[in-house]
Amino acid sequence: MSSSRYTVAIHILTLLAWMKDEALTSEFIAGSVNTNPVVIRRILALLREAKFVSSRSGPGGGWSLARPAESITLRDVYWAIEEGALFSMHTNEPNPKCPVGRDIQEILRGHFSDARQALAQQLAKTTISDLIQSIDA
Amino acid sequence: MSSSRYTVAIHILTLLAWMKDEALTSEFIAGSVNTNPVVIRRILALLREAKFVSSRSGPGGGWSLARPAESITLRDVYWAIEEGALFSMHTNEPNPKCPVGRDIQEILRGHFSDARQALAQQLAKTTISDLIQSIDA
DNA sequence: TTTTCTGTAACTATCTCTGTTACAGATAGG
DNA sequence: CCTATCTGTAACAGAGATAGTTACAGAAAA
Repeated sequence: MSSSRYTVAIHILTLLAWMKDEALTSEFIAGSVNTNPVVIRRILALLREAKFVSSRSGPGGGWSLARPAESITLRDVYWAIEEGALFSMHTNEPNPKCPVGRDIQEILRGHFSDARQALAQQLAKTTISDLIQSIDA
Repeated sequence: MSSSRYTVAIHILTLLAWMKDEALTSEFIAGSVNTNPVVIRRILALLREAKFVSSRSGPGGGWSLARPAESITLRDVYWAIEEGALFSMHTNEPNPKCPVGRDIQEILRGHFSDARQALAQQLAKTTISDLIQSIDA
């Protein structure tokens, strides 16, 4: 994963959980992440699709958590942000006349799926609430 | 991981193991992977640094496995090919004046490390030799 | 000494990602 | 009803990664 979107998404959710009493504007969040508000809004749009956050326009508006921080795991965030597969296949189709080329993709799909599963299981052990605890300490 | 290098590296090693009696040229391998020989040589250079393969110039030359296929796991290949971290941190440093911004990176580093570990452990369960078995079947 | 390989530099096209500007639409509060 | 404050999104630019390609020096076998 070459993008920082996942890390920023976790940052945003942690911040919303940390200040859960008030709605935060994308500009305020951008101040903590240290980037442009539009970058934040783009990621928030993904998090809203996953029903993790909700937004309100106008003065006093902004973003807030739509679910308790205890119920959001790092795995959930990962799935909300990263659509693609963990590993990429060949850019061109391998040679079907070669026994290895013919079968390698189908074989790897299974192993890659298992690897992704193991990764997800580990990520599921941590919630946004857990991250808040670490900051409190 | 957005590149196909890892997948191609596994493909190459499987092919070398499959035809372990003869040295294979980068052009032959490129024919199975369906790409340019130089692309193959670049990946083979990484695999040679990891001592998985060796090369010989001149007529009858080419590439061969330098270690038994049973001893090379998908984790080993992953480490040989992908240097960077699994997840990327913020592109700009988060705001140190924000409690969340101040601590988030250090906290995530631990969790990301655990996730990478879980991924590696799963990948370590499969060897190049195992892949050959799947092709035989 | 000719042919067949590796090793590597250099260049290009294509993508992705981040950052940015701009502006339409929603909404609260006077 | 107006105005200030936000969201929502399109559009574009610059940077970096990636894959593919040509070119050529060097090694080695016959």
